[in-house]
Amino acid sequence: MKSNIEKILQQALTALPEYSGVLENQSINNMIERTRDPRHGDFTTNIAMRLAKTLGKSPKEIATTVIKNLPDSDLINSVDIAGAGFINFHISQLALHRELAEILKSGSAYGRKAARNTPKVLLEFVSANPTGPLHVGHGRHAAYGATLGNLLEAAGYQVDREYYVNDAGRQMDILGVSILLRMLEKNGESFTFPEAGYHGDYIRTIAASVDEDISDTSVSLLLDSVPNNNKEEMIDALIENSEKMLGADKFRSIRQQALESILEDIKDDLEGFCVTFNSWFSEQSLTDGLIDDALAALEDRGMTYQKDGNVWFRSTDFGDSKDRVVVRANGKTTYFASDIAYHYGKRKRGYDLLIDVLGSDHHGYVNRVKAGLEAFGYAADSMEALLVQFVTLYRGGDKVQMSTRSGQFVTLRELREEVGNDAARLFYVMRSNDQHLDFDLELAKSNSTDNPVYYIQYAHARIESVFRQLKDQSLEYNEGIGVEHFERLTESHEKALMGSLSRYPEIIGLAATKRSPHTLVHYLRGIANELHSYYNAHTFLVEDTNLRNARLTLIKATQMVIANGLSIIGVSAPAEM
RNA sequence: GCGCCCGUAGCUCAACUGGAUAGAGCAUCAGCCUUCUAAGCUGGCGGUUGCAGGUUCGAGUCCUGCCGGGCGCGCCA
Repeated sequence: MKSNIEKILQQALTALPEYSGVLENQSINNMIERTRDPRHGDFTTNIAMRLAKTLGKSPKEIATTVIKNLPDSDLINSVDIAGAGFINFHISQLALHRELAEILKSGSAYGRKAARNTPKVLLEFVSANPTGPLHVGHGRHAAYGATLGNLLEAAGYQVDREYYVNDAGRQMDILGVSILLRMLEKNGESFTFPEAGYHGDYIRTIAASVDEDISDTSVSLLLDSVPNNNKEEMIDALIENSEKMLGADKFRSIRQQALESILEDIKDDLEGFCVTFNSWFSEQSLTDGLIDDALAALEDRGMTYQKDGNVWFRSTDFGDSKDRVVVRANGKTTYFASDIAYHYGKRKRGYDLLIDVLGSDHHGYVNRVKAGLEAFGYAADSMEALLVQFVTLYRGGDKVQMSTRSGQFVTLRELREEVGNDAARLFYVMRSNDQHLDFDLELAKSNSTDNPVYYIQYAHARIESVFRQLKDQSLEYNEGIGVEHFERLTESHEKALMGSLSRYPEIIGLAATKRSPHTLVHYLRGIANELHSYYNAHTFLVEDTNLRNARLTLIKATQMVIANGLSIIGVSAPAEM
């Protein structure tokens, strides 16, 4: 609908080169918007005010000239000037009718743009360390990332989704030690489990399934000469001893078995949550040359230097607060080196726009990664970090206490089992991602108006039930008749609903551009509200065949828009509730 | 101390990247089922957008400084 207005306005501007010259290449798309107040028409543009200063003319004078040059269109009833110089467009009923017909014609494709010549996007999200099951915080990342991916695709972007598996480094060793200790414990040894190890019950479960001969070692051997005054030093010593006792191969095998077990659980969990990825990128694989390549490329560009035996990256050249070590004196590369290499590799794989969904606690590293990309000659804004704030669970009015350290966290799986996938997916994205999320378990489960999941789904199901009722009354639905008699839709509820439905493609575009799935949730709630109001105010199954079919066609289109929107969020659209 | 995010109705949140009189739900108060699902609808009450300046035709939105909350500031990952 908005694109119609854009075309019409563009024609006027083309006829006025002295105006369009000032605008140069600016898109007029974001100078046109929906009005808030229906008295101001349906669309408005502030273009006259924007031009006023440069042209040295009054906004009203400009507006008058623009209006004079607008082509005739049966999509518009009238255009007027109001306020400080707004040009307000009042669209015709015909325009709404055509849009309604378009919804029915396009069906599940309505609101989706065909893939265009847009940047190829690599969307990385969740990427939780494979050291344990996903918890409710990761669930928000999963829901947000998945929905964002769907939105971007609907908006015409080409999107690949990737999960970065942090399967290298110290944390993997800690995982290995944790497993090993639980295996020994199962063999009857008793001891105090190290504080820095992973405490969750899943460690015991995995330990029981690991197939490895550990008779070479024992707890007493492992704990030999291990410092116990510092938990970090203690765990490092345990790692060292484990490798010594078992041999590096055997220890690695235990570690990998644990990793595979956990990763399998994560994959299964996400799949059950309808969150899918095109690729699972292993951090370990970076050591097969990519890190070396990246570091060599940096060196070629003079972006690194030696100091204190370390290799440093000149990240301060790109606005970072300090230079960063990429290779330690002991020859080991840092995590940061992996990160640079990983993002360098993303670009090398042909992606133009890198979107990372990160926990808000990772914001500190965004500039560093951007600095890395810039050092390779890529624009800093080719990488975009979207920060997701924390989730707090509430049961009724009570906060659910969680602590990752002690292993006492609510898992995503538990949440899904308790409230269901639909409620979880919608609740996770109904708030702006940069806001803390209070997730009320009781509300998510409740079958009431307060629960937006049920409210929206019910609107969809209610429409379906009208069509069931139609059959019970031995009546038939004829869409052709409906489309031919849209002029019978004269009630205020009907006009309002038609207007709102026509906004759907704009909402998809907006939500994608702003990376804001919650915009879509709010919109769908509004549509559901209008449907329920309409339902209460008027009877659809009336005697008059033309009117009946027109109304049924309108609610059919409404149902289509709700289904399309819900599918982007990853929520089902039930036929019956 | 430095950096990032946030502060909007009693509560939880919107506000179309600067637009016209800041909107929803919950709570509360008053109504609506002989009728396609009352898992619904209608109306009332509720605001100095944390505070103070600034930018301009116009600010919840942008800039500066405070106040308050969250999170970061390792050769950890």
